[in-house]
Amino acid sequence: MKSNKAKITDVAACAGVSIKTVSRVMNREANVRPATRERVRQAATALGYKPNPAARGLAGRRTFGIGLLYENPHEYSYTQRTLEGVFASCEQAGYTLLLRPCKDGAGEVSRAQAARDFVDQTRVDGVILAAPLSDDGGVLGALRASDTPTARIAPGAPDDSCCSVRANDRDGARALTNHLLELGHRRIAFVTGDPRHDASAQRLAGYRLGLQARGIAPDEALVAQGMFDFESGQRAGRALLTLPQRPTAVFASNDEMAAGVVAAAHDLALAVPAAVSVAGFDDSPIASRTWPALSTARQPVFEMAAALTRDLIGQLTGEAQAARHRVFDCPLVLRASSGAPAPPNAER
Amino acid sequence: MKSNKAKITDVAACAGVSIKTVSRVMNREANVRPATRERVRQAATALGYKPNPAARGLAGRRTFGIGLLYENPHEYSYTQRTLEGVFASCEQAGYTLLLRPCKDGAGEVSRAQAARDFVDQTRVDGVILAAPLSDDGGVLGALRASDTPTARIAPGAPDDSCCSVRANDRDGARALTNHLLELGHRRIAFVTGDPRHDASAQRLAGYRLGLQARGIAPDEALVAQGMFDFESGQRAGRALLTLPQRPTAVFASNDEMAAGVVAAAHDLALAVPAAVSVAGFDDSPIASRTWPALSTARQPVFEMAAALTRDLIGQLTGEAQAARHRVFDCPLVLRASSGAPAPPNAER
DNA sequence: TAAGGTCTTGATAACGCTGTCATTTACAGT
DNA sequence: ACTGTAAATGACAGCGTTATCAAGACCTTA
Repeated sequence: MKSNKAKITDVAACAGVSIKTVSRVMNREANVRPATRERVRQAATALGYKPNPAARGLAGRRTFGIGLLYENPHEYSYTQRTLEGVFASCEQAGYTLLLRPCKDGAGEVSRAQAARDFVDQTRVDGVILAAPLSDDGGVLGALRASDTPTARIAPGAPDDSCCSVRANDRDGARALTNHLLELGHRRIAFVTGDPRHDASAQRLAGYRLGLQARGIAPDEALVAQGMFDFESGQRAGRALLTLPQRPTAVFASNDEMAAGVVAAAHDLALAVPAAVSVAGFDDSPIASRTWPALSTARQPVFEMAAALTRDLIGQLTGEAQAARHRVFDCPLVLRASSGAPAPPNAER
Repeated sequence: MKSNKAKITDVAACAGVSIKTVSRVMNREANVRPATRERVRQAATALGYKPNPAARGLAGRRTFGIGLLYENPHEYSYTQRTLEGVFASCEQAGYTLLLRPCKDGAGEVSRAQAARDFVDQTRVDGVILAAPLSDDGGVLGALRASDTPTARIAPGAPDDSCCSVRANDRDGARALTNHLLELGHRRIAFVTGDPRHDASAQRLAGYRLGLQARGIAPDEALVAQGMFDFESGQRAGRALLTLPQRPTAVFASNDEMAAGVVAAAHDLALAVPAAVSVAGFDDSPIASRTWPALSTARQPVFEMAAALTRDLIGQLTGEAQAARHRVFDCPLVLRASSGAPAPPNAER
């Protein structure tokens, strides 16, 4: 049943041209007479011709492959949505997506080694680094040494050698803080994220700016450390909600941790949002699956990944000149987990 | 900074052998004297030689690439864990992982086309099909037509042309039903999954078998249709929990839907598990993130994917003879969402 | 009409590896 | 030592593209 694969010589013979002309048509090169182009196209279609990527790679020193490197995620959906955005742009440009997960927790050396092995083994034309790999010195160095064009998702320090994309974490966090303030909250706690992600610092800064703009003195007792995962959110939530002076709202810097805070509240028999409001960040799937569903700021992950990939491919094909740095806004998504605080006398 | 890539001729010269011998060593072929092998190895290491995959593919008609095809998932973590299992085995065998998401909801024709394009474009040595693609006639046909070895995850009808792997859904569901029965439940509702997945039917069968073994007459009013996603679980949960004769337990055939049932219970002010017990299936991340956390049956997705990939690669390298079909058990994971039913007089 | 461009096209040499098959070497057995 | 067989090695021809560069076709313009 196997269709005997047509090759370029077959198409050339069928169209009555040289293989070079077929090559030109397949690669959309200029300077082919429209009539010739059409003839070749028809021959290719008729024979079901698809260029052999290995031969292309060997002769042309490019693989039309894009690699996505990521660390094992705390939050599956983020990686998955990133991957879908990257894929969408790859598909459109005729590139293939190759994957390389890097085990979470491995040292910087082994991550660098993984990156090196990956490019050696695949010879991808470009690599996309998901956070927190986008700030990993070892990985960045390995990629630079192998001369592989790179693009970074949410890097701490954008750099003109790489395209990058990030969400406007600070403004999003500030807007969410404002939302809670407007509901009437004054004691708003915050759960920070993994310090290796630059977004963590940005979101904390947004929270602080929000409070500051209302003239509320920052209370360090209300800031708890988390790691972007559910467990750490639950721990932080328990700690914050058993404070002598309990906060009336908890803003966790991602949804995963916010879900943990919700669980902690339930454990303590505190109704959400009646006794305590909770907010997250990202608008990941879990945000709409907790009960009550989470108020959050939507991070447009798919769009970010797709745009970044387009930029990277543009750079590979020489269309783009300089590295581009995009910033995406995070619109608020208000759900049931946030509400007005109980009046002081109603607090138990 | 770019290291001028060493090639096979360099290694051959450095080791004082022919390129063919280097090739043999790199490919672990037999019939090379240990001393020679060692000499070549050292030369390769010294020069930092990595075979060029494009040249290898062109000359050897194999790419050392494995493709993973999946439909956009209802549940991100399932895909992600599958992917990690597949990757683990690929890495161990020196294969590269290529990805191809197929948009959910696209027709069978377009899915078949996607599969065809994927193998044409990548020339992967083998393909792994995640459910429900593993039962997609169009995709299967396209793969067969292109003569690409295939392995299937959770196929409805295992077939000796493909390796496959699946969970023992029926026994897992039966065990979970038993667990609820042993707690004292008699009115146990069930939420079915996407009918395109064979697992849906299996889990339903397990539920029925469990009831039957206790001599409980099946009540079709207690079986609601779901689609494996949260929303459909929530809808089904609401319908079941507002039945005149409310069930005391709801068994949803995956965790995502079980989370929906929990939300529905909260919406109706029914305490879980005091007023209604809930159970899911899969032990996906969401199972431990709902409140209360879900009792469920663990599907060992990573291990399943890793084993299947090993089998596929074994087949590619000619080590395996016949297609292998593996079945994995699903041990119960009991959490807080299931408990004894309230005594009849305590029911409101 | 001829000169000087510019667009089109093709012949042929890589690209770096594996497959085939011939050749050399090693090691029994006598 | 001598032959026969098996193990080890090498020469060389592809694999199916793209790149290079030269040549032919076709316009302009003087």
